[in-house]
Amino acid sequence: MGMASTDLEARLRASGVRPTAQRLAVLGELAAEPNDATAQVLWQRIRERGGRRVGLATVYRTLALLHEHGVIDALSHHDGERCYRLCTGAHHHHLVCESCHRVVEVAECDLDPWVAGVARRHGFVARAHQVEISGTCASCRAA
Amino acid sequence: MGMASTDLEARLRASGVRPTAQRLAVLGELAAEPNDATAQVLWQRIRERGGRRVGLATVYRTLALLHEHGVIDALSHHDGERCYRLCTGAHHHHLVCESCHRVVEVAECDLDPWVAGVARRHGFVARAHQVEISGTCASCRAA
DNA sequence: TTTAGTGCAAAAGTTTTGCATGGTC
DNA sequence: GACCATGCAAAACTTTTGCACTAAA
Repeated sequence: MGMASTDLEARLRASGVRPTAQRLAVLGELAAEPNDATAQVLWQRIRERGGRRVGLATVYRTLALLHEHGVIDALSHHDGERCYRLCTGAHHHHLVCESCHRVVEVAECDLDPWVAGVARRHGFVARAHQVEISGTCASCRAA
Repeated sequence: MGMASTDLEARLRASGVRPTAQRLAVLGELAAEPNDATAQVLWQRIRERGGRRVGLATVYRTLALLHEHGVIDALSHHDGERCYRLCTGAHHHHLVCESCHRVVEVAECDLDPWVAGVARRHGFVARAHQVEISGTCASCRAA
């Protein structure tokens, strides 16, 4: 399930981010989280895990940095907190459950022609697009 | 573009929200905003407009109340602030220029079948979706 | 040696809450 | 009068920043 720490390290290196112990701790915690997590939550988990001591400010700085370098995604916030999530490199979209905040990655995307057409009609040239679908997942609907 | 204040009043009444002067001020300000706005921004505009004095806490309370009653939508946060928008039922997406940051609203959207299908295939029931296309606009390309 | 990264504490910003007051039914 | 809504100020929280210190190239 988890990603070997050497993988994470390689991932940072490949993105031009120096893989310090603190950054690996943050990224490792994020890799262990199937959904999304906030800076505060990640910080608490790292601290509970009791390994190396990481400052809260460093967690914030690291998340911002990783996001800038495209290593992690930033999602819509639920409660006034920003959420981050480790993502696969391939183009994908997000399905977010409004009730339990579960996030599912959706690989299927045949929107490129539509996107290009919409952009052209407004004088734009599209470079990227992002879709976020919110709704309720099966288990929340059952409850 | 503005909505008559009697319309807004009726809208509140219909939703079971008592139409006080402050709530109408907040809602009126939101009706004048084509995009989305934060509590802080709305508060400042009301205060600049110089009419009735409205407390910041009231703006927050009003937005939360209106959202609960489905009168307004809460959108993803922009920078750690929550954004609200009047529900028009008119669904649109955003085209953002990466160079000049201009935002253009795109009304055309025939994505509902696609969105519903994607959601269903993952056990979700979709309620809303948001598309953001980034690229370069015509004038930036010319420059 | 030079630079980038970090911890800590303080600051900045946003949202919420407590409480007395004012307005409505 | 009973109750809901409001203003103001304080509190709670999230996030950013300044600065001295440490680790690394």
